[in-house]
Parts: sequence; C-alpha cells; structure tokens
Amino acid sequence: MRYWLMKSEPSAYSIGDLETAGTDHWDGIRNYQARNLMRDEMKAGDRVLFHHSSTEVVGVVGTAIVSRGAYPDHTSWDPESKYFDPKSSPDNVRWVMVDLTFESRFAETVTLAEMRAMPALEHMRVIKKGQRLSIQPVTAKEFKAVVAHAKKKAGG
DNA sequence: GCCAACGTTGGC
DNA sequence: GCCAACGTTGGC
Repeated sequence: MRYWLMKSEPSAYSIGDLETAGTDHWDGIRNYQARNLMRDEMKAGDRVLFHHSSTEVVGVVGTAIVSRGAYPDHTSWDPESKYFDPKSSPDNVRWVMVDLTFESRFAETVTLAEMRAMPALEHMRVIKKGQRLSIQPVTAKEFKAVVAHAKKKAGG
C-alpha cells in the first residue's frame, strides 16, 4: 500500500465536498508527472493526505482512501468541460483520474508552517518552495506523523 | 496582487 | 534538440 498527498484548492473542491460526496472522482489532472503517478503507481486501497492550497490556511485537512485506480478522465474529451483537451478522445485516452473515498476530516488544519517544523517531514516535497506537483508520494512515516499531529492538535 | 519556480510550447 | 518566451501554480 502506498501513501500520497493530493492538493486541491478548496474554492474548487474541499475536504468538505469530499465528505458530502462520500466517494468522488478526481478529474482535471493535466500534468504528465501527476498523471503518470496515478496511472502507474496509485492503486485502490492507497491512503491520501488531503491538502488545501491557495487558501487562507494552507495545509493538510484530512485523509481519503483511493477507492478506484486510474481510469479515463472523460472530462478530457468533453468540449463543455474546462478540462477539455482536443488531443484526448475515448480512442486515445491522454488523461486519467482515480476515485477517492472520504476517510477523515481533521478538527484543525495541519499547516505548512507546522509541517516545516516537524523533523519527520523534512523530506516531504510539499514543504519545499516552488513544488507545484499536485499529486505527491509520501512515506508511511510522513503520513502517520501528519495524522498524529492532527490528533495532538485536536487534544487527543 | 506579487513574483519565484516550474512546465509547456514552438521557432529555429 | 535547444532554449527563450509564455502560462500556470501557489505561498506569502
């Protein structure tokens, strides 16, 4: 089983949206590195740190589980979609998505500043400047350290 | 809103 | 295949 960090702008899709949906597809990934990770590495059962970016409090806000591995992102051949890519079609799938199932929502965000201060997370990509990749592998140790920190902040 | 960092595009 | 220009991301 692998562990991941997935970024989302909460104005577009938040942890609350995933909590409401229960399970949802993660469409709109249009970056080759992120796509390759989804297509080649991400499997059902993997665990995900759900990260809010471009917002007032940036950081990890909860966890999710990959409930379906990579399959074609149909928004890529939908001319009405903002994620439309004319080079993608059902016969020539360029972009993929996965399904995520809500697991937990932290009482408080584990902020970027807090993560930077945690020795266990010193190698995490998300804390590095200029790191734009929206899907990042994390280690089991990092995943657990973030979850433990969230519990500690919640007072237990 | 600024701007650094990065990915993509396209001329050559 | 190089690399400058451009567009996007995302913290601050």
